[in-house]
Amino acid sequence: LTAVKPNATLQRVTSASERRRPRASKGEGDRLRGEIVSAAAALLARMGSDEALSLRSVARAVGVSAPSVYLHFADKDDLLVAVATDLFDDLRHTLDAAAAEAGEDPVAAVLARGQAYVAWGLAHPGHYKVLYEGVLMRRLPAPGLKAFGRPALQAIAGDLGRAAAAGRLGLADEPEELARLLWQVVHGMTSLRINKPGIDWGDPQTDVARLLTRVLGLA
Amino acid sequence: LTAVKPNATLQRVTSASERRRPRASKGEGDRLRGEIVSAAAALLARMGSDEALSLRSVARAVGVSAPSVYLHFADKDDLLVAVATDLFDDLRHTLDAAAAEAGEDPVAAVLARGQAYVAWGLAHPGHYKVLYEGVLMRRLPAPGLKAFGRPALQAIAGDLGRAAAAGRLGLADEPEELARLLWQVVHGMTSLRINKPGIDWGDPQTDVARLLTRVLGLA
DNA sequence: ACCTGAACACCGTTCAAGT
DNA sequence: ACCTGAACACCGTTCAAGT
Repeated sequence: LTAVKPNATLQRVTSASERRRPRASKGEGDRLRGEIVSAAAALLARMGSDEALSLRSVARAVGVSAPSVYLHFADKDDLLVAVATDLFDDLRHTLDAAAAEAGEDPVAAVLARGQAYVAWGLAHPGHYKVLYEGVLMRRLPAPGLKAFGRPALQAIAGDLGRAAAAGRLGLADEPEELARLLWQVVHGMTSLRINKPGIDWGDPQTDVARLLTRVLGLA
Repeated sequence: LTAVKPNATLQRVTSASERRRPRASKGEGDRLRGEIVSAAAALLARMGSDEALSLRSVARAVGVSAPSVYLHFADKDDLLVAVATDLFDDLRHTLDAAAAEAGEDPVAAVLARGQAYVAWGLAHPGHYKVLYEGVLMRRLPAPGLKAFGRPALQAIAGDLGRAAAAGRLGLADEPEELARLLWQVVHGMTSLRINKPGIDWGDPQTDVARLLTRVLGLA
């Protein structure tokens, strides 16, 4: 009978119709914390806005009272930071995996990171908006920057440095400066496609290849 | 005595300490509407988010009861659309003026539009976020697109077509496609500088010039 | 014709209290 | 140790009522 509704555990987290969850015993506090974070992440994916997410709806989805959230998080911002940290981790691992799969060539690695970045954003538009356009990120001491931004920029700058040393770039720009330019380009592609879906933007992979080769001065 | 407080009318619109405004007589309904729109615009500039703006705070700023807003707007979304329309108008006029000042040369006109776009966004970050990252714009039948996006893209595509006919571009891309690429680039520059202010992005005008010349294949 | 007070269901957060 | 009900000040929106 339970097999009639597949993916029941996932539904339990996200469904607002869930009413109660059984009282936890002593050591189970951390399990509730995890359930709150993943329920918040699921709701944020749908809403695409940290402001639209209500702490009470997260509590309802988990099947717990609203004040229970405060047992694990200082306030709503604190919960959002926890979710954002997980999301930045996922994005970083995705980019690193794409670069590793691209092999030894530094130019191929940079292109692979650009492709993976845009693909992640378009696959998770709500999460992308929370990380890059949410109110939280402007108010806080940039937790995502230390956790994601700096290493991501340095990885690309490192590849670009090697590419320049091998005479692969047609330009004399600093690698760090080029990395920032590339980030702005792929962010523009991703953000505008998410926020203005009414326009026929064309294939994102094609645009990444076109823009990055031109900005880097590649043959 | 009145000269002691300069710009008093503007303060009256934006200050939350204003309590009451005198009752309007018969024909003055439209004046209230205008005051509501400009008060909302002033608050949006500070908040940078359509969700964060509360209709009740707009009413307080104008010195009127919350239900009075409904005499002129169907709901909060309707008010936001009115504000966004004004902002898109302002942006469009700014870009047209910049292109006109650049003179006859189509390449110079495109560069001037790009420079003006980024400059407007960085000068009005809160308004830029409302127009390009707000929840409203994804939910509605894209009012900003017909009012701003299409003509703006066509103006740039027209200039690019003339530039291509004169042999000024180093690439064979369609003008419309190039215009969309440029929009994504300048949006990325603007949005990332607004949302990630902790990074040293460098001079925006320099970056616009660098990116546009490379993407267009200019000498 | 123009505007408001009171009410409803929501929200984030706190705090005393229950198991 | 883990969790909740009730309360507070906010919010968008409605509606009957006042000038």
